[in-house]
Amino acid sequence: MAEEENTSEGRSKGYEPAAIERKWYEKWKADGVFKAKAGTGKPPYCITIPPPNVTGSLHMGHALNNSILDSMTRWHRMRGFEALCIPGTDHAGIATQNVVERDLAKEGLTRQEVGREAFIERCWKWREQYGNRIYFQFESLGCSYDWDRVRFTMDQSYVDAIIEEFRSWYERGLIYRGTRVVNWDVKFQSAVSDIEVVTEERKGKLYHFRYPFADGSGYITIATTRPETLLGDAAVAANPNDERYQPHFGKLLALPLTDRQIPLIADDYAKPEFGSGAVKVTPAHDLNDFECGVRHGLPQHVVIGKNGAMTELAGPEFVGLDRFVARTKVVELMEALGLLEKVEDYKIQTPLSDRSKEVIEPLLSEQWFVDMKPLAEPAIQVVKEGKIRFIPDRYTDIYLQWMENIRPWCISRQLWWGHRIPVWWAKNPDGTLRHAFARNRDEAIAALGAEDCWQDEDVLDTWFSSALWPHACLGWPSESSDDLDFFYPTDLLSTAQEILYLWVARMIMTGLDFVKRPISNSEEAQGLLDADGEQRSIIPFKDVYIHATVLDEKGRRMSKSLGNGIDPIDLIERYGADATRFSLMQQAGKNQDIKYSEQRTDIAGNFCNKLWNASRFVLMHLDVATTGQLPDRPQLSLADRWILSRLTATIEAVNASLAQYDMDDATRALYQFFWNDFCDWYVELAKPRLRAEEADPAERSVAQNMLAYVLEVTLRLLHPIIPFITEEIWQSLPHSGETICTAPYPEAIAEWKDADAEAAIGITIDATRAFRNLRSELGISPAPKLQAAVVAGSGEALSTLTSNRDLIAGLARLSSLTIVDSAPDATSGVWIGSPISGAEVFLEIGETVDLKKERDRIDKELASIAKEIERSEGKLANPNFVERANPEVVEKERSVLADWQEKQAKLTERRKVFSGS
RNA sequence: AGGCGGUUGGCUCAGUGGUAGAGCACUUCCUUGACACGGAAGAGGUCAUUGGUUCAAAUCCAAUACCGCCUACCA
Repeated sequence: MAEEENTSEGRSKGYEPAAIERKWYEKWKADGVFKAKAGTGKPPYCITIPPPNVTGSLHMGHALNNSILDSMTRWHRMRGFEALCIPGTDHAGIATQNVVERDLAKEGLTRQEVGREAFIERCWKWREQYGNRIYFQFESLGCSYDWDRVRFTMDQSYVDAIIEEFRSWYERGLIYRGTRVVNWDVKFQSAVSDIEVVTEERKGKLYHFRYPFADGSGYITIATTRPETLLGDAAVAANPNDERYQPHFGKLLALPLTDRQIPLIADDYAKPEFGSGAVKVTPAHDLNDFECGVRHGLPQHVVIGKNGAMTELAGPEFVGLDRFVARTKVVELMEALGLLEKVEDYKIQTPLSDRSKEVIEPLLSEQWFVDMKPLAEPAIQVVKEGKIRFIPDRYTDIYLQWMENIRPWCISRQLWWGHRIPVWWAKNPDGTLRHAFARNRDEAIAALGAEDCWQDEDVLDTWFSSALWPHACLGWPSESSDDLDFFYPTDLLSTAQEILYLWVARMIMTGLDFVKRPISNSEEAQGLLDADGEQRSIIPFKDVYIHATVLDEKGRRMSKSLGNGIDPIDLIERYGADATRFSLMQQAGKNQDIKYSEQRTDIAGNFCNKLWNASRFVLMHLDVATTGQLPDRPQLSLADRWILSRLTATIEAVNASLAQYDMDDATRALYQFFWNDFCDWYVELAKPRLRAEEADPAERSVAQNMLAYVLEVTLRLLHPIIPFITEEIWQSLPHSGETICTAPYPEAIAEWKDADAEAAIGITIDATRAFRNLRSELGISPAPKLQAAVVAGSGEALSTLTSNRDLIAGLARLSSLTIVDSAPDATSGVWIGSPISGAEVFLEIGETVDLKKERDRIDKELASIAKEIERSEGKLANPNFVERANPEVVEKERSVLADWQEKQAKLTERRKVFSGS
């Protein structure tokens, strides 16, 4: 509560966000505003943010998502929830390893040369040095996260959670050793997940080869884009319904370039319409072929090794050759043998490793897998029962569809940076191997009964650790975790659509599998009864919001290679975090993507500036006695009642929109209310009452309190979206509480809805606009104050116009406004007129009027009215409309028509005055 | 190939059955005591196409076209 002089001076005309934002973030942090505590008696509200890669820096997707997360957190905090938002980062196995290996390469070293232990040490060092960068970026965005609870997926407590998860699944047989075709990255020498594979259309060739029958009775033509895999073929398949091949099923083919014979098998995986209808089957080097091979019990010849070179199985001529060299050689040899039928140009969908850009080699290898089917069942059920809500709800089906066709999950990665698999191996007397779960060597020796044992070399897929993010962040598996008891299940998971399966689905499965509670009715909606009927599996979160993808102006995905990315930090520096957040929220609804252009941030920046200046105006007109308390109702003017009514509608709209994650609607409602209602009209209407020399002191005081009150409520409404500027202004206004962050969020008060005031101010605005329009249409300078008159068409209009006469005169720059019974005649001056709903306004324009100009103006207006009347009459002349439409609609149409007709009559009357003579 | 979105004024987008809206850009005017990052007044659209449902369709349904996203894959 500052004095008038202090608040008005020292505030610049333009809003300058940088210093203000820094100041408030530091203060909030120092005061512990973002800290939450279990068991305060308030209802819990909790979010665990999607942990960005520890190597990452803030991009537009992060900025959008974290603006949403923070706005929701702040909204709930103000609504009286114990609001907790936990930040963290993900160790990002392959990405981090990649970064550190690049650093090593600059020193001319490889990770193999430095060794596993030293390499991991370097990774830690890297993360200590750079890993917190994104946290500072979240701070500059204004995120109200609890920094005391920050999590990293390789913190010791988090590692404990992962080991416990692994143990449980391993002992239950859900984790198993399997041999399958995986996406192999020959550069990283590791399996990579599906999401780390990008397909790119490349020009290639389709080679048509002839495979002769072993008995010399002709040949079969097959086509391939990868000739080198020929060496690993185990069969040729054709569709069982394909008559061309039916007589030959079961016959053997002599596989060229090898001494093997392979069968012609019947499998409906072969599509008769493609090429020759016959397809070669290479089980060790293609996922579909692998599955086909399993169906038919075919051998799996691994002819390409992990380094991308041909193996011994490929034969002495090929061993050691790079796969692409081998490709050329196979083609040459086949051609020499006369077995190359033709070569076509062909567009190949080539799988590339996202990180290394190497062509992915589908490769048969031994890996650890999780059997997802049993885990998926409850995760399907909770979504079907509506216990987890997807927003937008179209994602519900997308989720269910994937879950119902779920496949085993390969969780081992041949990397060094990550969670090393807690399985130890030992040799059996017969030379085979056995394995057991163990946390360390001692446990391993006990479990395996052998001193001579070693830990599995592989680490876990990073998604394995992020799958337990919500409950592990809250303290699981610790026996006594107040946080877990109080804050779990969390309330919201908001993320990008491409990780719906990889991450969201896995969190649901993992959460349900590990977090169990004794049955209690209050938690019925939060989980599923277990099979034994004694416990409930608890969902990890209630709402899943899938936000839009932020694209560039042209609608392209932002990418490093295109160089079309926008750096949110750059936006924050230039426009402020508030403007950045506001512009993102304006565009965040249930849409699938956002075409982002900087113009949007500019607009949001203008909004902040408008807020700043309107507030400056209010502040400089307050005095020490202003309390900001709402004056008693009888003291309120029509305009006061009107703005309260508009404010109420806005409060309702904003709360309803936020509850549905319609950020765009909430933002729009706030923008329109503040700019169009509050600034354009209410402030203008209040000005006369503020002018000290002419105002009645009591009225002045009401106006001051009203302005302070409405502005203060508006700031609270805006705070979750634009936290900094609202705090800065709020602190200067009369208020109660330490910080706007914990001030109560406005709730609509139904009694403030005031239809009478809305109608009355509606007429006032219409009349003002009509006067301005007349002046402008006739090209009369806005400077001179003109004489005016108004004829009221009804009792209500009369009383409204009477009580707002001075206001209209002020807004329309009128020297006088008289209320008359009929149109003023020519003896009293040169009058032009314009009908509005419920009244007709007249302006005295001085000595001359261009008759033709005025006639043209009226004719133009009459023409557009005639069109409206025609439309309306046509509708009402239709008996079907009158009989079948809702009576209220018909009634409304009649009154609309009457209104137009009245305007038409008045204008026609006016036209006579200017018809010459 | 399948699934899902989108197509509304020059641009970016609101608008789910009853008189087509906003911001930016544009035209004209205004430095009037909060704001030129502003104010006032305008111009500009047969709501992608074709059918259907309805008294009434931008809005609901179907098909088509184009743009985009996700998933899987074509030997």
